[in-house]
Amino acid sequence: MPELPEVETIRRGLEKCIVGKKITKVHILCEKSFRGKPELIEGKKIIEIERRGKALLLRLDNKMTIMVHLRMTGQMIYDGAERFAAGHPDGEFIEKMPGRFTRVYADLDDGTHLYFNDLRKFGFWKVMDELDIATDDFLNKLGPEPWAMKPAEFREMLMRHKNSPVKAVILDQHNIAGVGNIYADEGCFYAGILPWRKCGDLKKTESDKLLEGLCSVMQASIDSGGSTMKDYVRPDGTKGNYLEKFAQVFRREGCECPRCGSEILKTRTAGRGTHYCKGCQK
DNA sequence: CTAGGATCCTGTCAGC
DNA sequence: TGCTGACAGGATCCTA
Repeated sequence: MPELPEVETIRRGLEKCIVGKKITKVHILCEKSFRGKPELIEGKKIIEIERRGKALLLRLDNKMTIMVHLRMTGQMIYDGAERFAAGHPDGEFIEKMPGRFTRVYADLDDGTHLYFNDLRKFGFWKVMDELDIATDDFLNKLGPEPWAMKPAEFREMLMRHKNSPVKAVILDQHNIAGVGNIYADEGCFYAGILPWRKCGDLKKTESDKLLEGLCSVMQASIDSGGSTMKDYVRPDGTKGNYLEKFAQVFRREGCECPRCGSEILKTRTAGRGTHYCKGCQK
């Protein structure tokens, strides 16, 4: 469920507590959740944590990388002097590690642990060498980070998909990195655009506003520690508060639009639940 | 090439 | 209470 801001929040949190530590042992509780050879990362030190789109890259001192993708329900939990949880704020999940949904975990050389929980098993850890990274389809075909895009470039991208719904296009990681269901809806709301409009119909002012909206909405979320609702908790264990504080339409069906007072509605677009204001999105 | 739908999994919740 | 189907903050694979 984590989208770019949540993954970035996890990256920042983990950076503070696992960089410089050595992975002494990897425990694989679900084969599906771990790709590659665990022995290639055991005994190796974590030297850097990067993020590309919604993927986390743990760089090791032997030039190997662990790519972590949380997909829908993945969580990273660091259990040390302080406990870090990035996921289901379920009491039981926070309390005992490994827990019911722990799929993979690593022992670190200072006696602390890094856990990967993932209810639906869509996420994974993947051990990659330099060649794997250089040839990886997901990484290579990933679109630019939103703030790296210029308005003209964003518009050209939209116009390459002029017959597709705006929401489907911004959700596609090949076009722009990191946008997920929350921020797609919030970005469209910000820009006053109905999510199912065809990209080709957008005026220049609208596409500009959409990019501006995606950037500002995601930046605000990063600044507030990521969103939460049900499944996301910040690395320090506290819940992010983006949805409570800033979400205007996401999971707010039936509420009044904060901008025009009309009702927020929910429908389906691009195969996903889609929230919008019937009054001020055109 | 694009576009839409099924699919991977497991749990929760609404509606009989 | 118990069952059933819909749905879930993602991405890929398959088909047309």
